[in-house]
Amino acid sequence: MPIELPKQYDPKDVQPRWIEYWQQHHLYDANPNPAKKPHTIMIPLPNVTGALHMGHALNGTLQDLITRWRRMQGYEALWMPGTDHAGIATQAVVERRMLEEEGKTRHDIGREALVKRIWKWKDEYEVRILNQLKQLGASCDWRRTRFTLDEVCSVAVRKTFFKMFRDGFIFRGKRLVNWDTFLQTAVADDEVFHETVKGHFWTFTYPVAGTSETISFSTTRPETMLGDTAVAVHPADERYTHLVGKKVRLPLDGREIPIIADAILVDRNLGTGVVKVTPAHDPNDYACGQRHKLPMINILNSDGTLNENASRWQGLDRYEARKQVVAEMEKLGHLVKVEDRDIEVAHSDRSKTPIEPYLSDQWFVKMDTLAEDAMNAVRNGKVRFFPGRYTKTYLDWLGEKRDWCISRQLWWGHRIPVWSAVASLQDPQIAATLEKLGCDAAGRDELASQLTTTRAHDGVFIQCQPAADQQVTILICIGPGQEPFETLLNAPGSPFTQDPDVLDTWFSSALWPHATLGWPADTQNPPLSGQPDPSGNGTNTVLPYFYPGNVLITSRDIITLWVARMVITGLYNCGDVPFRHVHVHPKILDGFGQTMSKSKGNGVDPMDLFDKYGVDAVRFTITSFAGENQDVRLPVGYECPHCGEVIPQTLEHQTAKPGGGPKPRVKCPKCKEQSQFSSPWFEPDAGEKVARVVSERFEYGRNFCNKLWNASRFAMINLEGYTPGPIAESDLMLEDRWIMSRLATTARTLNIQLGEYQFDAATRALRDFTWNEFCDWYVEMIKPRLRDPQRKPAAQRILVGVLDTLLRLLSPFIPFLCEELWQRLGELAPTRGLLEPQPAAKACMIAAWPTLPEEWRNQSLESRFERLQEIIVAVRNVRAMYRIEDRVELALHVRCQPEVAVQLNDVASQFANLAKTILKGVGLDVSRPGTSASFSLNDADGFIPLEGIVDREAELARQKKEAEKIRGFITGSQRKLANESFVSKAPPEVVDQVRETLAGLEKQLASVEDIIRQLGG
RNA sequence: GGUCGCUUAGCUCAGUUGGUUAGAGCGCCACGUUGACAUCGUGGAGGUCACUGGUUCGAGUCCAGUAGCGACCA
Repeated sequence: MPIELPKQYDPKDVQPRWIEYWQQHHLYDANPNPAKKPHTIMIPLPNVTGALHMGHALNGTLQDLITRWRRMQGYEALWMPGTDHAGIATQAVVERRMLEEEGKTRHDIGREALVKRIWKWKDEYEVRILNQLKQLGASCDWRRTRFTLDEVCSVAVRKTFFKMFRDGFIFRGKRLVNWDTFLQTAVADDEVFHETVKGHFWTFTYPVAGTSETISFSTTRPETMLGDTAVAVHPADERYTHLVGKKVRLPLDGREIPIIADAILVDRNLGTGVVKVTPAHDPNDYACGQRHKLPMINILNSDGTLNENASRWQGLDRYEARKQVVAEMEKLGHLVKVEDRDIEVAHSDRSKTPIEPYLSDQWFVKMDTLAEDAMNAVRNGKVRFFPGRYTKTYLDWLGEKRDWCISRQLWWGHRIPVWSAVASLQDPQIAATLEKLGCDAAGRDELASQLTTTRAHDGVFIQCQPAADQQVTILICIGPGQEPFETLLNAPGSPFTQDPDVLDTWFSSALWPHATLGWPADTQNPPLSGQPDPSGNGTNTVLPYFYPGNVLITSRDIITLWVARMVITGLYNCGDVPFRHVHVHPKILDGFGQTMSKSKGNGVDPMDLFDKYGVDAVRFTITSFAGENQDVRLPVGYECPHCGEVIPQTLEHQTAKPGGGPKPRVKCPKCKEQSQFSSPWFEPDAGEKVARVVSERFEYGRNFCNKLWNASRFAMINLEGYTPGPIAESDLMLEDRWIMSRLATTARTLNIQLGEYQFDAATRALRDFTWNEFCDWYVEMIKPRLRDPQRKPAAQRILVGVLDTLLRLLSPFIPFLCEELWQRLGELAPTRGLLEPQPAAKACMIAAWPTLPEEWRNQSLESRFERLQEIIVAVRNVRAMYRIEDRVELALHVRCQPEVAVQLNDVASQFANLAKTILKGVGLDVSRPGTSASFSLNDADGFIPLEGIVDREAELARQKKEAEKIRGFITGSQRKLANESFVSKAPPEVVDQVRETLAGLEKQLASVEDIIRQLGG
């Protein structure tokens, strides 16, 4: 009974079934298996600030593709899923929403309540993100899903911090940070945007001490004069050389500060050539202060008011202080002039208020040797970048070896596991606490003299730093699993307090490749779906089996943020790199060339596109975009839910936000209806008709899927009476051997290209094979055999065998469609194969990856086939030229060498099949029948008698045009051969090739000229 | 300012170490719907490979410079 198959592929019917099937049969799961080689990919963990966009969809598709490919190749393929807590970003999103909706700040509700709200947000978005990935078909081992703040990751963070602190890689120090005075936290560089504001440019003078001279300089921030600790000039500036080494007296507070020479800070051609130096409040000045060992005077409180270092201006807001300082300087006669100026001011992306450079206590990881090790891992090839040019980005960044600031003044994240007190080691209460931590009197003596001690319990590390008044700052770092000690230090009345800061998110994501595998646990495997996994029998078998991973697939903007840090911690904690390869894929840009990002609001939700085009179509299309050089531009539109018209997206659509009022709408130019549209900025109202995001570029993938669907449909319709059995050599026709040759070549190409992460080329190879070779030629050519009861059984076996192989090759790219077709094929032909039949695997996604014999590849056969194709195309061309209807049968005479004639006679039936043309005569003695259309190929001339149809004039013109074209090529070849140096210097095979080409062209021209003569031209 | 990339058909992009007549998809033109598919088929038109100079027997491909675009890092 023929199977019912709709004419069109309906992805929505197919997708949910196979997601469920694959998961129910545990086909995504990966477990240590000594019989197999492991293949590990760690997801570049998406953060929970918002839903995924097309950039993530591309990233996920490529990881899934490689994972599925390796799994089919027989690897135990693990793709580790999970999400990142993204400390500041997530906290800021929640705080912003709270402020917008309730007018509350975090200080209103307190640490505990805020953290609770953030967890709620996280739970919601984690589910949403993981669901998006599941819908994409991501074959992650979901049992192993991790989150950077979960128990497993937390232990790894604690352990790493403890280890690094003990080993001296973590230290505390003062550092200039971007300070948000509104939120009262440091923010990262990438959370700062610059905006031009109207400001002033004041010029003041400082008197040079012990002389009657003054020195003048300009500033946009006069209040920072209170924190000046030097005045700098250029060392080669003759105007000031005599002053270097002298001091100036600050008119505001009477301090004397040195005049220094600094070629880096000072541009002598700018302004007066003098720069005031405020190391605590300007990044450039800070660097200068470091170079000259200048004192740093912090004049700000964390809320932006001036502190005790600002003498009588203490307590004033910095902007009020600015006015008063200017007035004072003017009163003292030190104001020279003031002018209006546009000033670039850094603003916090989180609060939209101006950033102050601010000196504060921060924790750092010392990068020196850690960075060097990570650089060596790439230099010596243990880690390789694809494409290789990204190696430079990585090495350049690490080469700076800038200490990594890991503390954040936030409430959500891994709390820094250090307790401190400023006290005397002799203090009895301190001594008693230290005693309980295992630090006896000898240990305390050691602390007093060396400032560190190892005399404490395991998992406790104590360090001292000198402080004022004979006291020390005692720092106690507690490792994981030491709750009693934490309780002790946190107990009421304890002289120690825990550091209020949390760790930079990257500190935990850097550990992702080994933390997710259970490191540092060595006596148990990491839990599965929240339950203990006893399969390790008292050891951690997961970590050594799956670590190191094979490849990290990611986008280029996190080469520094993630890749470098993952390598650092992998080497440090595990002694080996976290992955062998790093593949950097393109970025998805919007229609205006901007990076798609969660913070810009221009992200396109893949779910809309899945809905419109199907998951496989989206996967296939974006994979075809993933080349080596260029980012992918993705213009989108909104599909009017009323009439289907597509309204192109504008920048206004991207930035539209509700702002408390009604939700924004798009207006359809065709039906004039207005509709809400899907956006990262807001959820459309329930019950509204929503204009979903569409993009015609995905029709490429959709059409391909439909093509494959229908080719398979054709095969299945023709499987009636199928019987499995070996395929005899004698059953193989030219087209069979040809498609097998092409199939083997395609599979071979595919392996090479996937191995080098050339996804665009791999996709093209598969599409070309499927559409242009399998569908356009092979399927067409076997149709007569399928109608012939005698030849049908063998033809069915070959067709099914080819389709079976093709589905397996396509499965990593378009898994849903392939699985659907595979299962349907399984009902009709459960036993199949080339050339020996075998039972088909129960699922396409775990079927064996095709390994096809090299002998199938046959270049000479392919050349013969190409000639056949050329003749058929030429005949069709004639038919189209003369507007001859398809049902009219044509005759064909071909003049050619005898061996070609034999080959053409062998495939004579295909001329009838594919061009409705009877091969009447073939051979050397064929002459051109009168009134015929003609064509000339390299080694054959074709004639098609067209009694009464051929327009002699038109045919003559056509042939003359053809002759002209050939003459042009001939001239080109002749010119080359006439060039003495070409003949003598070019490789002989190249010269021979040109000679051969020329000979062929001349023969072809002779034929055409002959035809022209016969036409009387 | 530094680094990296891009500029090839109307649009979006391929083009491996230099080597016959530079390719694809979409769009366009003509023809075609009774048997896999109109999300389709058949045929066709369409390019001074951004510009200038250089290396070479030979340059879309290598080198230098110019112009424009983009990303990342400061």
